[in-house]
Amino acid sequence: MASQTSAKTHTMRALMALRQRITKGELPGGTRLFEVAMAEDLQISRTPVREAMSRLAEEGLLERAPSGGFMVRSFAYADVLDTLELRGVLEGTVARLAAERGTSDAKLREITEIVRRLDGVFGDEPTEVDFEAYSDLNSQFHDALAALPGSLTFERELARVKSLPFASPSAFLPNESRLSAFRRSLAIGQEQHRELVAAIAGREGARAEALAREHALAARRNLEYIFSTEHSEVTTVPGLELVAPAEK
Amino acid sequence: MASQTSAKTHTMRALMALRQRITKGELPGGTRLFEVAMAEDLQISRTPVREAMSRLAEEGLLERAPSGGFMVRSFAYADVLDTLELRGVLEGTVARLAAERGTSDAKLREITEIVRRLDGVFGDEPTEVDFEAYSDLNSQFHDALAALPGSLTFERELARVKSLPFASPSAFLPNESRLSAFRRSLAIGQEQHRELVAAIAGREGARAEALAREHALAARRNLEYIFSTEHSEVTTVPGLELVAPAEK
DNA sequence: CTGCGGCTCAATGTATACATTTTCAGCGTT
DNA sequence: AACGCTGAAAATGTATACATTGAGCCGCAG
Repeated sequence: MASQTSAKTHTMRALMALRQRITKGELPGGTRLFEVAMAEDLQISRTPVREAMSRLAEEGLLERAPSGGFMVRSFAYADVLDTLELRGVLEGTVARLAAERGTSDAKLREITEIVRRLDGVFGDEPTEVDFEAYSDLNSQFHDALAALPGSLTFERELARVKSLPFASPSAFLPNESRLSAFRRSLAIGQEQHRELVAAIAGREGARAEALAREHALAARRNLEYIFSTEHSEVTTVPGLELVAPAEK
Repeated sequence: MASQTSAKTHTMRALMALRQRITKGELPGGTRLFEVAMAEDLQISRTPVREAMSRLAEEGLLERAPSGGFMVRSFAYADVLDTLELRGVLEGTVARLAAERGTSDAKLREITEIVRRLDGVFGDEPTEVDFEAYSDLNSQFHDALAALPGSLTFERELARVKSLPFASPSAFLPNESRLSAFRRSLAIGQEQHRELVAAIAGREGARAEALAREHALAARRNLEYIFSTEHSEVTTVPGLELVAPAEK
């Protein structure tokens, strides 16, 4: 079959199919999702559809309708800003906690190694940047940061927030086409990574918190740029298509 | 029937029954919950049981087992501390946002009115405090605070955190029996309420954030007191019985 | 004794029929 | 025209039978 996304259970296939349709913006915010229709569409029964919707509600992409059933959660421009703010606040907190409570040498070495490898993606030529490697290592950095204070509570909350497609740490990285123009942004981000790790290692809690917040703010600047100047670029940012267009 | 908790659907009854058992500590953290057993126990079919478990996973009281099914989430002492820290950070953020972005006069008047009514629970005699009214108005204050910046994103996150029984703003309020000893604590809390509203109205973002964090810290102090000195009091704090006892 | 293989049972995954609730169009009344 | 009633269609809630998976047990062979 063509669109066989391949997964073990029907629930998983329904989950992935639905998530993709939502993040691609095919289902506008507020759309009521009907189990029967979805089940027929996916050629499965209502049971796994229901299960998939329930998991998407946990992820925050759907919300339960008061009278039962689910509807697509609508994200306005302001909601995206707030979600990025939220990520900044949470990352700031884990940075502060790691500095205040201390962290294991192993974890500190791990995140330092990630920063070192991020240095490697910048080639000698100004235009040489391994974009894919940067994106991947950047995600690793943010995951390692979340794990630094050893608090499952915060690690879990951050994972939840980052699971929203536009709140992923790599969501607003410049795409390959305009990469040279953004090389400087990446370099600044990398500098912030370095200082953040230094602040944590030096037990400077307030500085670590401020740096992590500022670092997350870069995403907001890119978002504002895209929406104000290069609105056509919206489609190049993963998951930004589900943002309600009218409300700007 | 005796334990008819009264709710419209079987799902809701199962939800409430399960939630109660978990928060009362009858099901230790890590306990695997089997659909069949639970269904037989509640005299209903597997379907509403499954639905109820799914909702409890959203609430954060259950987690999905890797191989399918659910288990009771285990909360160690450190997890409770972190959750209170999380509430403080989030309340600090909504306070700062309300100060930075401003808020509507109506909302400001509403929260001011709640503070005014909180003043009323302190009688003329030192021992006169209407505990129940304080607890109720205190919850209202924290709900109003969460709504101040008009950010559904943050309001939602805070509601999620506060739904954990031990993270509710009123969870660690002194119980009636030792109320006179804690009258001063309540008065200090009320003073913080007042200053917090003043900081927000005066657009002092940093001060508002710091005050809200400090205010949430009172819960941590009470938690530490209970676990270190008055461990027998654990049963008097709603939802504290589900905290794993061994790990202190 | 130890390790491997398959058997068995229990648990979750799935489909489906039926029950209940919600919704809303249609219609009558005021 | 606005309101509310009503009944039928559609959607979710529920029970249950069956399918599939996976973990543990048992016995056999080395």
